Amino acid sequence: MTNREQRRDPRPARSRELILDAALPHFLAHGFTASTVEGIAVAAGVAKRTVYNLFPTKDDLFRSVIHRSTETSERFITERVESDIGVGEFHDEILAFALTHARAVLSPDVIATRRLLIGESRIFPELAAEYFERVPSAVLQAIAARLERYHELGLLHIDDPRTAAEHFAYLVLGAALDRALLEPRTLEPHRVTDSATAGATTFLRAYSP
Amino acid sequence: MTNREQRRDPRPARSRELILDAALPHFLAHGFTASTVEGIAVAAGVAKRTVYNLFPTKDDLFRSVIHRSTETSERFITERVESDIGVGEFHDEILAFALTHARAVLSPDVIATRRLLIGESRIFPELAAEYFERVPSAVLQAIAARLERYHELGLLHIDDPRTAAEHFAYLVLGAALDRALLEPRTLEPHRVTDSATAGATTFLRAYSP
DNA sequence: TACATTATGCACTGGCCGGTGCATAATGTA
DNA sequence: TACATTATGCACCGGCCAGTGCATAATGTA
Repeated sequence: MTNREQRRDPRPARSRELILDAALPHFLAHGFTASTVEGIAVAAGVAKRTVYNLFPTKDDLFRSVIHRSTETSERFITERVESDIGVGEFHDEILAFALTHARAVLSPDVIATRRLLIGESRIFPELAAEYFERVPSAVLQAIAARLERYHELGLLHIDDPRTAAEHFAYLVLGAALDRALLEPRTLEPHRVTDSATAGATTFLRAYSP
Repeated sequence: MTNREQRRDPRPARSRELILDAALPHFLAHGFTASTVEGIAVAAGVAKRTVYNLFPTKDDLFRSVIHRSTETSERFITERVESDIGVGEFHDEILAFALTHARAVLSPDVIATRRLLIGESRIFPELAAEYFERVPSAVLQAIAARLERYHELGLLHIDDPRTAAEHFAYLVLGAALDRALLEPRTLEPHRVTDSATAGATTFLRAYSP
C-alpha cells in the first residue's frame, strides 16, 4: 500500500525535465539576472505558469539547474581521471592523460559553468562553494590518487600527492583556463594541446624519480 | 591662446573623481546590474543628476571605472615583477619573488576585479579582453623577461621564456586563484604562502640547470 | 560685482520582469 | 466514462530603476 508503487501522473516530471534542459543553456548564455522566466518557458515549450507550478521562484529554478550541471561536470571530468593506468608507455600515457584532462576541463560547457558560477557567486555563494568542492577539489583528489599509483609503480616520485596533483593540473591547464575565463573566444584547440604538452613535460622534469 | 592654458572650472573633474572612487567598490561588491546609479551617487556624496551630467549612461560609467581599475592592477602587479634581481641568494630570491607575486595577484582587490570582469564578460567582452591583455598576459611577459635574465646568469635553464613564465605563475598561484574565484572567503594567508613555496620549489626542480 | 558654468532636488516617464489569480482546456488514472 | 490532476493563456499587480526635464541654488572665473 506504499505510495511508491502507485502510478503517478508523469506530466510534472516531464515538464520539469523540459524546463531544466532549456534553462541551463539559457542561464549559461545570459547569466541569472538577464535570463527571464518567460524566455526559459518559451525555450522549453511550456507556459510560464507551468514553470511557477514546478519551481517556487526563479532562484529555486536556478539552484536546481546548477545542481544538475555540477553533477554533470563532476562525472564528466572525474571519469577521465580514473581511466586505466599502465596501458602503454609511461611518458606517452602521461602526455595523453594531460591532454584528455585539459580538454575535459576546458570544454565549452565546463568553462561556461565556471564563468556563470563565478559571476553569480555574490548572489549564490553556496552554489559556487558546492561547485568548488565537487569539481576542482574532488578532481584534484582523483588526480592525487592516480599520481600516487604511479609513485607506487616507481614511475614518479611523489611526496605530497595533493600538492603534486595541483602542480600537474595547473601546469597543464592553468594558463589556458585563465584565458578561457576572460577571453573565451581565443581558446583555440592548438592552445590546449600546446599547453597540455608543455605542462606535462615540465611536470615530468620535476617529478621523475 | 591655447585652451590648455586657460583656467577651467575644477568642479567637473572633482565630481568625476568622487564618482569613480565611489563606483569601483560599489561595482566590485554588487556587480554591474545590481549596482544602481542612485546608490553610487549617494556613496560619492553627489546628486544622481550629477552622475548623468558627467557620464552619458551607466555603461559608460562602468567602462571608465574598469579602465581605471585595470591600470591600477597592471601597475600593482608589474612593478613587483620588475623588482631588483640578484640581491640575495638565488634560491631565497625565487621563493621571495614567488610569494610577493602570489600576494599581489591574490590580493582582495585584484581578485574582486577579476571576478567582476568574468561575471560581466557577457555584457562587456571588450573589457574582459582588455583586462586579459593588460594584466595576466602582460604580467607573464614581465615574468618571462625576469626568467630570461636568470637564464643569462646561469641560474636557471630556460628554453622558452613565455612558457616557463606560465609554469612559474600557475605553479605558484594557480590552485589558489581557482579557489579564490569560486570561494573567496576560504583564501587564508597560509594557503597563499604554502602554495607559493611549494610551487616555487617544484619550478626550481624543473628548471634548474 | 556680474556672468557663466555646475550641481542639486525632485518629480516623472517608460520599460522590464517576477510573481499571482483564475477560468478553461488538455491529459492522465481507475 | 467519470474524476482528478496538470497545463495553459492572459490579464494584472507592484516594484525597481535607467534616464530626463527643469527650476533653483551654489560656486567658479574675470
